[in-house]
Amino acid sequence: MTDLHDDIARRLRGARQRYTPARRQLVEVLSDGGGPRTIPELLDRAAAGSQSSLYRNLAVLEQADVVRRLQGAGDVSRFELAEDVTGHHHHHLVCLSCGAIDDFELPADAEQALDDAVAAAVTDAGFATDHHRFDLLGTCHRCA
Amino acid sequence: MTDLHDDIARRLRGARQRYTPARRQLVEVLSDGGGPRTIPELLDRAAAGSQSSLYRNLAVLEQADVVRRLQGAGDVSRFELAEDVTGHHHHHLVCLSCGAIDDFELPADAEQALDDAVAAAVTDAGFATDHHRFDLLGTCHRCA
DNA sequence: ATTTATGCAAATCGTTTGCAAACCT
DNA sequence: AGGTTTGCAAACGATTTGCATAAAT
Repeated sequence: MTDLHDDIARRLRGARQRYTPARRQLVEVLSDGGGPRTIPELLDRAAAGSQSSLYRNLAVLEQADVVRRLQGAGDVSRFELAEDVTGHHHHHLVCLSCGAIDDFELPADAEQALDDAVAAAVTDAGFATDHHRFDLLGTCHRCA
Repeated sequence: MTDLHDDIARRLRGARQRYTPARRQLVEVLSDGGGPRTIPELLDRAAAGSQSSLYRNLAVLEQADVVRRLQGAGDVSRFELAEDVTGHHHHHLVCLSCGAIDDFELPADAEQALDDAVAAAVTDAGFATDHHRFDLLGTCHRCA
């Protein structure tokens, strides 16, 4: 826990940004294992100040590679801690019915095989891959 | 070509929708191999009536599984013909710099292995997968 | 004649921004 | 003090919708 905050504080310092109480609280909520969160959810659970500050803090954290923004089913953005920070590479189960997003992981060998196949397929296109996004869209167990 | 329109007309009929000239023209533009298109691009190239009609026609075509809407780098939606219609399963190269989206394909065996790994990983989560979305985000050859 | 599609303008919704006050160092 | 973060309200931009007209069956 502490090392998480230390790590984040370091990253923010590197981006010449401060680790304010509001930002710390935001990270707390995002790290509680509840998966990617929407703005309304964060406003509820974090009581982290006003909506505009929330957007701005998320932008700051995103620039510092602490938070990643992702889009789910509709137009609502969701935010999660970046894999740089958590150390967990994972993918997403996006429920088309309720919009919830859960995490899932692929076995390491499958992940590796995928990366290899992708690298081979993309090299000749002259595309420089930064990261990938692999989501399953469907119906979650709650909405089944 | 003709069979494409026939197929689409059939699908629209099945959804109790008409294959109007504007919708036909829209399909023409989407099928010219230029990749997923934005609303402004479609307005330019299609001259397919007003913006609101364009949105509405895309919605109709999406409901009939003729068109798929996808989100690229930022907040702009892009539209492409559905794989049901084209018969080509593919993925996307999303350029974080210019927002362009190109298609790429994975070798059939890699695609199969991926599907298998995913199925195994997701079964126990009680998630019913409808389809997946696999994108590479990075820098395209134009922006390199 | 009845239903459906169109165009325009106004409304919506998530997100961003301007500005003055509060905060930290 | 000097630069930063906050909160509020206003601005924004992509998308959606209400309504009257035009087109299709």
